[in-house]
Amino acid sequence: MSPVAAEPNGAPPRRPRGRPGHDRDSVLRRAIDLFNQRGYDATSIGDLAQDLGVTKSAIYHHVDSKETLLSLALDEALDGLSAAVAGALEADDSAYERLRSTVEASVRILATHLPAVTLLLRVRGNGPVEQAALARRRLIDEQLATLVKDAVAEGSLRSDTDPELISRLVFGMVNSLVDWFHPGGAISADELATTVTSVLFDGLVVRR
Amino acid sequence: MSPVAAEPNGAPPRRPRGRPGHDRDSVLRRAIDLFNQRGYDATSIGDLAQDLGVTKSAIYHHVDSKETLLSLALDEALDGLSAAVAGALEADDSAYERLRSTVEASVRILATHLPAVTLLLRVRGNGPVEQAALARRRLIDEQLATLVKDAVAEGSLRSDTDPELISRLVFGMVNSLVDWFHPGGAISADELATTVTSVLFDGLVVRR
DNA sequence: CCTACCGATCGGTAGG
DNA sequence: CCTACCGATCGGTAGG
Repeated sequence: MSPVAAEPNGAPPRRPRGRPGHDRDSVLRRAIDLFNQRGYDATSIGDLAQDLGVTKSAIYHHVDSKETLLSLALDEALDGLSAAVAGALEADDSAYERLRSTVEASVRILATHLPAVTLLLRVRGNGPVEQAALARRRLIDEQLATLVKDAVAEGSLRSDTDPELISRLVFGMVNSLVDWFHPGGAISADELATTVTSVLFDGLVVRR
Repeated sequence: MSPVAAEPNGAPPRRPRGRPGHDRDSVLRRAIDLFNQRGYDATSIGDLAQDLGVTKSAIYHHVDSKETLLSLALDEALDGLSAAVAGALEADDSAYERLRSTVEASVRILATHLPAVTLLLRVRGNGPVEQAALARRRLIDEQLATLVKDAVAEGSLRSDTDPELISRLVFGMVNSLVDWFHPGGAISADELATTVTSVLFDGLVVRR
């Protein structure tokens, strides 16, 4: 017999006790937004509580430290980017095509997880949580650099420039999207992904 | 007669009174570095004082607020970038060539005033000083967008992509340099400027 | 017995 | 350039 008392079977889960309130994820979403607006250090739990219309203590009901919020956000971004890169890497294709789809997939992740990725890209390594995130990010960057190197070796990309530098420039352009892109604006995530990829690989200049 | 007491004529300026200590500019340089390392809000005047080996009050001898340090730094970056753009804009040349030299000049300013430009690019608009800097930055961005638009209209750049978007991508790549470039490292500011410009305008891909 | 939350306050530290 | 402080606010926790 169920330990839960009589409930009409199949009924949607109700909120039996307590206030309507927030859950862990909605607290996290607001926290990420505030961290991005004012910076992590400049955002107090009190600010977050005020924004959500609850007390500070209510925040600590959902999450046990401010750093946990940061950690959850950075993991979201890193998990998304890792998956995107891993997916594009394992394709049975030329290095050029794998690089091209990695760029496109990265832009998509960046656009769909924009707040979390924005936070990740602003992390400077203060404290253990940020340092762990930077370490994971470095691993991804190394995979990207290797992919670029393969594309150069294959003869697809110009060989007069250090592959490491090319990689930094390419993903520098990709990452700069967080500074202005707004989902739901004039340009969609799909358009953005294909346009950025084309500008990088098909070029900017009209050739005669 | 000079108010300063007897000093052998032609001697290099000595430090007549007080401790050896720092001057306003050396305080500013350290402040910019710390702001970039930990973030402006996370850096206290106490941190800066400790780093310089003086007390907090000693800082306030050279500058009358933490915001003043921020303001001086942001003006340095904005003055440099404005001058670079203005110089390249007034050349009697095609829009394409003016854009190309603007990109190159921007990279040079970014490399030579790296700490100040880094700080500028991380400003989020908290407080009046940051908002004023963002306003000045927007003016520069508008000049850049106009220049890209002219180059598209002239037929030099691809016309299937919004000039505004092209401008954001181009200067997104340029600005991303602050995330990894270190003066005095393996690559010089000159090399960086020509390589970034070439990657953007000559393309990444080997064409047959 | 649970989820969701409150009013008040802790020991320390911020910019000035 | 220092000692001695201020008003306020920080992240986090108590009992209910």
